[in-house]
Amino acid sequence: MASHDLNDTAHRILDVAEGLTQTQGFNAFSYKDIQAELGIKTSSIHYYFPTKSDLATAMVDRYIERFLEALEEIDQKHKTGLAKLQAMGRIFVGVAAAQKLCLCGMLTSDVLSLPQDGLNELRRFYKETERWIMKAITQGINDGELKDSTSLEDTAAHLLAALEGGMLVARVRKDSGYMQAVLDQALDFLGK
Amino acid sequence: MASHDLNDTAHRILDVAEGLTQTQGFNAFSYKDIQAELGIKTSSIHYYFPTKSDLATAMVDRYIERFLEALEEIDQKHKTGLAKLQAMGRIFVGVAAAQKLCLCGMLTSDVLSLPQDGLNELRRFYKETERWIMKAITQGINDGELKDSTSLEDTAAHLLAALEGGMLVARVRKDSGYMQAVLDQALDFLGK
DNA sequence: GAAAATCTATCTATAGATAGATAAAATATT
DNA sequence: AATATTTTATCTATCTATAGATAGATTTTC
Repeated sequence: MASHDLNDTAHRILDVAEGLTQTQGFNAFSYKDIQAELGIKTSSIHYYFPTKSDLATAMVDRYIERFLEALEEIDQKHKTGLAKLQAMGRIFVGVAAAQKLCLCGMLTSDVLSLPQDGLNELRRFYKETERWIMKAITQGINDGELKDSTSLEDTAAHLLAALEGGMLVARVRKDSGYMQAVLDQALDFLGK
Repeated sequence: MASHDLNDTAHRILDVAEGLTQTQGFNAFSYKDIQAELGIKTSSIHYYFPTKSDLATAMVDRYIERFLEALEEIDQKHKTGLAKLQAMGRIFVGVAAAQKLCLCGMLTSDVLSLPQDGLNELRRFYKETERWIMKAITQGINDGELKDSTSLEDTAAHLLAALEGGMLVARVRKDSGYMQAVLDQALDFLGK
């Protein structure tokens, strides 16, 4: 089910679920919490998402769709590989500033309560994002901004890991500059 | 309450709770799960840890105590800064191989369901570990193995973020070499 | 026999989920 | 165009299962 099949109410439900998941975790909120925030009964939420698994799948679907779109926009808006990586980094810095976790990062810790579909989606998220990062790094190397990499794949994996981990740690280390520092450091390693 | 005050049963309870937290998350298991694995009634578990918050605090206390001890042992067993960092990295690679998350990493995503004490403990974990990493890097620089760092603090923060994030992502990317690759890459950045 | 540890039994609250009534909107029939 | 039918959306009420927690009896240990 792609997100354009969803009506307004379904989207609003997902908005709340997404926020709650990113701040508290998937197991830490209930349909009642959504009811409280949206003024719509839990039974109506079940109408759109019969089980919580369905909710998870729809939520992560939409998130990935939007995230990948955002990466495409970055591709169009920014020219150099480094500028693209910085723009992507800014997304994560923003998430950390909101005291949130990447939705997929959070779901990755709740992974055992997800349906198999959800797991596959998460895998897709990491894979596609890493692929995008690899492309950006390659471009940066060609631009002459970034230094040659022994293993492009490992370098991309590392960058994404650092960003996901940074958001995690940032929740505890309330220090507002922390996430930016992690990002800067990671990108610095890629520079000449 | 330091972990040497705890008796055998309490330790076994914490063992199970720790395993469940690292694989499923703190909100995803119940006292009943511990009962099932340990053959001891939930009421008896409440005898040792009246509330789940108490359990969380004791669990994280013990974990940090042991982790910091492990770092001290590394300090004694290994001479160079790089060897120390590699040894620490091996701990995390082992956790990932067991399809687990760092206990503190997992609790960091469940942070809102933790008591304030627990949050402080988590903060301590990251702080102390970063401090240890800084020391090791400094030593590595003096050893001539590692290159000079602009900001020691940020470099250490980045390394820890990459490790925490790596464990997270490794759960989804079933690829068994993934975590090692992230570690190698991160350490490679520090080398000359 | 006192203290520590475990058990049985039970409570209250909440979770996710469903049945069935009802209202509102869209579509079809005359 | 007016009416009937169907579909979509929401509600009330309720179920079953499980959560964390507690009281109090019983057993084990010292």
